[in-house]
Amino acid sequence: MVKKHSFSKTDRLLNPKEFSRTIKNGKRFTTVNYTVYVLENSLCRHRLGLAVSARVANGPGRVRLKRLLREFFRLNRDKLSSASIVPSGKDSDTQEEQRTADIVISARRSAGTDKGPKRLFEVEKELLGLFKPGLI
RNA sequence: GGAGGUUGCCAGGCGGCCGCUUUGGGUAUUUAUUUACCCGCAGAGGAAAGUCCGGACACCACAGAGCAGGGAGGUCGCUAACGGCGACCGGGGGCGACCCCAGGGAUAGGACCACAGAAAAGAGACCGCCUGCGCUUUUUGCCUUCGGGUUCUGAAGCGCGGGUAAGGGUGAAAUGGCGGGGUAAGAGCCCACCAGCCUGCCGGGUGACCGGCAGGGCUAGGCAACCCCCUCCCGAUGCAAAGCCGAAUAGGUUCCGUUUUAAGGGUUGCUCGCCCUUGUUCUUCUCCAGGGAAGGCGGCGAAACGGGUAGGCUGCUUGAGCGUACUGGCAACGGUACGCCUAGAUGAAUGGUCGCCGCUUCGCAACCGCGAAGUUACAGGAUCCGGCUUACGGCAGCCUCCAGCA
RNA sequence: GGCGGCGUACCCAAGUGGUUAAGGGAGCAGUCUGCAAAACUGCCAUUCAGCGGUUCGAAUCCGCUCGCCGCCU
Repeated sequence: MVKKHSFSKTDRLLNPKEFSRTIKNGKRFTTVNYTVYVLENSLCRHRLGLAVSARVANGPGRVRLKRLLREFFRLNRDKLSSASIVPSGKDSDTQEEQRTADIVISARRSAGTDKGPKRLFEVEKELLGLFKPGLI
């Protein structure tokens, strides 16, 4: 049996090529604290990449931000439904199979300041609001 | 109670659930220690930081010595080593507890010391003071034949010399201070005392140095975080070091097969073709004047080999290690015995959430207690150690000064 | 991770122990002009990234910190 909420290396973007491809060709969404890039893949699983620049915060701050974002991805992966990733409202709703994507979440400057998240529910509040309107 | 000084310690704890990394075992799976799951063990710091020093380790270079270059700098010790640490000496700061010092040499030599000032470093010089000579003026004398005269006396000025370093608005810094004698004027020129320097001797200390006695002559500015001298130390590069394995594509070498003129330019929308240039106008044999055969060159295809890229593995964590007891030493630190194993990640692991306890603040209360909020500062290993420096929250012990009460 | 370099006005910068820290551009004010441009004149650094030390004296020499940039792949 496969654990429901596991998060191993196969669920991550691991080399610079994958990152730059997603950022260059993917669709982009922005919120107050993050910029999210999404690109469809054919792997039957979502993959996550995190980009937190040294300008955002110091060492512990960056690591904590990544941990929060990773935790968000791990616990809410099933809620990131396939349809949310479809670029526009084309008539492709006949497909039944799950569509998956590579997702890069890049932290913006404000994430390191007081506006940034301190608890997990703050991240969920901001990013789930982003993915659900994508259903349309 | 307030203000300080110094030394040491902590970096919230426990549990449930969901996850991450290493590793041991098990089950399943696989060509493969490949992947998945289950159980267990372990999982950031005092600064992990800055990369400022010192080592270990790796590789390259290297006979020895010297030069160049870089660094250290009171003494004695500790240490693998150090620019670190300890004790002591000397100097400085503070009422004090205590703190700070790149703290060798300025008679080995060179450079520099702006402005101001007479002068800024071996030199005596400007003003001044004193004095000799000459001249001029003048005064008092003196002489007088009463018109005057001027060797001589005093004063002033000018010129040419001599003596002197007392004094001279300066300056960061000016050749010691005060008193007396002395002199034409002055001067350590002489004397007493004080301060400093040098030399010798005696005593104490491993030593830096300290104390005492005697003598000397006033010659003696600062600056070596300027060059320099003296003593001591240093080969270079750094885990992206270094070693091993090694895909695809292109290229290299060898070999086999096959094919047989090659390169560049022009013409054209493009291809073929044609034309031009360069090179081969390859060697041998044969028939014959153009071909054929073999070899060479070149092209194509296949195989092998080596270099080597992406990538992977090793290096990679047991170490100048930690704890306890005894012990040597004022201490830094060392010795002996016993016990322990304590991160190895790589788009980079230690998290999330809930509960309880602890702590802080606020409110109610003002004895117990109840409620709310927060759980904080600096900050995340990247080959590993020893230091230094910087950032920063809290607690405790000891000590100093001030104030108040008894 | 390791190894180097640089910080002077809003911008580019000279200055390598000694009066009040050159110069150019931009900006501001003025002269000129009907108005502009150009030209000319004037102003603009209480201190050289910050702190400490050496020195009579530091942008300059020394040490520490902060910030920025580059190289090794």
